[in-house]
Amino acid sequence: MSKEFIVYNTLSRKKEVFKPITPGYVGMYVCGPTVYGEAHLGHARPAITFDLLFRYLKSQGNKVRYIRNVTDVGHLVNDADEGEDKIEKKARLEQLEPMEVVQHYTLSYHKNMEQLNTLPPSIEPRATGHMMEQIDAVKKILENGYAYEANGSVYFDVEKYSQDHDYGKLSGRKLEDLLENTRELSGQSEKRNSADFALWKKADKHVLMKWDGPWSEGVPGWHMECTAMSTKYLGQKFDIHGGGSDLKFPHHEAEIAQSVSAYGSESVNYWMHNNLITINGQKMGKSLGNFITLNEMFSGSHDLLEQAYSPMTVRFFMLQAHYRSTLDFSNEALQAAEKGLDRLMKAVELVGKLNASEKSSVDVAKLMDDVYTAMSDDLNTPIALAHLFEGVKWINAIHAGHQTISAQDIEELKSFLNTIVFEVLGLKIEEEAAAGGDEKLGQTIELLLKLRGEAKARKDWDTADQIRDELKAIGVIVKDVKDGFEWELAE
RNA sequence: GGUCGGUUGGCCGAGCGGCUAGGCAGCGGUCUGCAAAACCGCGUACGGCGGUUCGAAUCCGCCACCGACCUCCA
Repeated sequence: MSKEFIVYNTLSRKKEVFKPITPGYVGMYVCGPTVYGEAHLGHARPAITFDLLFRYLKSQGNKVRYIRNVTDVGHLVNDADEGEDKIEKKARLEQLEPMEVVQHYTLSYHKNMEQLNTLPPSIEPRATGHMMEQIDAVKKILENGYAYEANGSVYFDVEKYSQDHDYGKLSGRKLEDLLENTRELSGQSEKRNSADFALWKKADKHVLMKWDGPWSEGVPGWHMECTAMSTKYLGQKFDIHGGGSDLKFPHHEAEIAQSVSAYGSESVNYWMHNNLITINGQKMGKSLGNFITLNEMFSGSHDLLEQAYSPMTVRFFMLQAHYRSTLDFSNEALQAAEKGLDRLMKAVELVGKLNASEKSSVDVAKLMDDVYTAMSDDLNTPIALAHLFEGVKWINAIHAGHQTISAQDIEELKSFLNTIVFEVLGLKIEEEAAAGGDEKLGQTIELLLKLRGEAKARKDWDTADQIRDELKAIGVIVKDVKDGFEWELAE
């Protein structure tokens, strides 16, 4: 079902009709992780948001090139001259080669992303693999007069840029305000202006991660990699750039300035930003030390967690809120998500078992339209899910004999749910030992339940209840339905 | 201090001028030998004070509180 796609563009602060540069083809670039630590709940938000966008755009018939970078150098601990590279610092503390740190956390990130059922991006470029491209871009900016060299480092000249362009247009900042907020960080004397940012940073002798550049042995500034790599793989003009809202300034603002300075025009048509995960109303983040890693979520090993939450519970939890809203973490909310997801998935499984009637008392076409309309409105997953739960209600009601559905509508609904739930929303069934998982176990349970059925038939309630209770103790939940039984494994 | 955003029923979370959002929890009922599941019904929420309007959670103003960004952060 194809609909006009509406996206909220951070640049215009409005919802806009999405028009790809080349109809049918979409290029999107999303800021990925700096791999110096384990991924936490906060990393899951953009990953899931833009995975959803990727899946949605593909479901609408687009061919999508999705680029998500891995930052493996150049991200300094702070802005001061002695600011150490985050990865190198971690390597020093752990007595590892920086690339060992990179490798370790990249693999860990990939594993977590796979658990969350996010599709791998089309290309996942690394900063260290694109030194030439970054150096070239810095050269261009220098040639065009928007940067200056100082003592082996190169800085972007924000004041100069502001004379010709609007620095701050994305994040709503004014240069005067930025200049007023002078932070007296030591060692910033190289910069002409406190608002200037490094494009190339000369490295100290003892620094391990450094490259031969035209200006010194050093590293590219953090903002450079995205400009260089997005241009390389998507061109100087592309459709969508995404990332966490905390990256708007300075990171994305700097990217815009770099593109304009290097190539003469802005490269991004639609900027999309996911909001942050909060915990007790406060941003969850490394700098605040209040983050929960994904591994901790999945295993329940964190003081704030009352239990483990599965990857799909986390994904569903995030889908229940709009991506531009903050989402507050709490055990209560996660538990609600777990149950809601369970109800949805059970209904999806139940569709195939429904009995067809002559006519439908439910309107499948309207349901489909409602869901796709919600998705097309800036990926409004909470609304889409609300409609899907209407479908859940129908399915259960049909199963209970209160509503009817035609054979054709069953097929329609089944195929629709498979598409929207599994392919677009990216949910999956995650019971490890579901009914078909272990055939012998299934047969054994069925045998016991058959015996229980016979006990019930002769009104031997004690035996019937004993079988049910003891199965429950083992972790098999028995549900009687008319003319038989159903069972499932407890979590 | 500057810029931006938020404050919705027990919890989470949509809505953005009139129409039941939804999930979870709770209450009542149906079904059932009992239970579970499911189904049906129930809550009359929109930070405060004014204003605009026939009508405001939704628009405007003021106030209060919370948060994000302005260093690094998804």
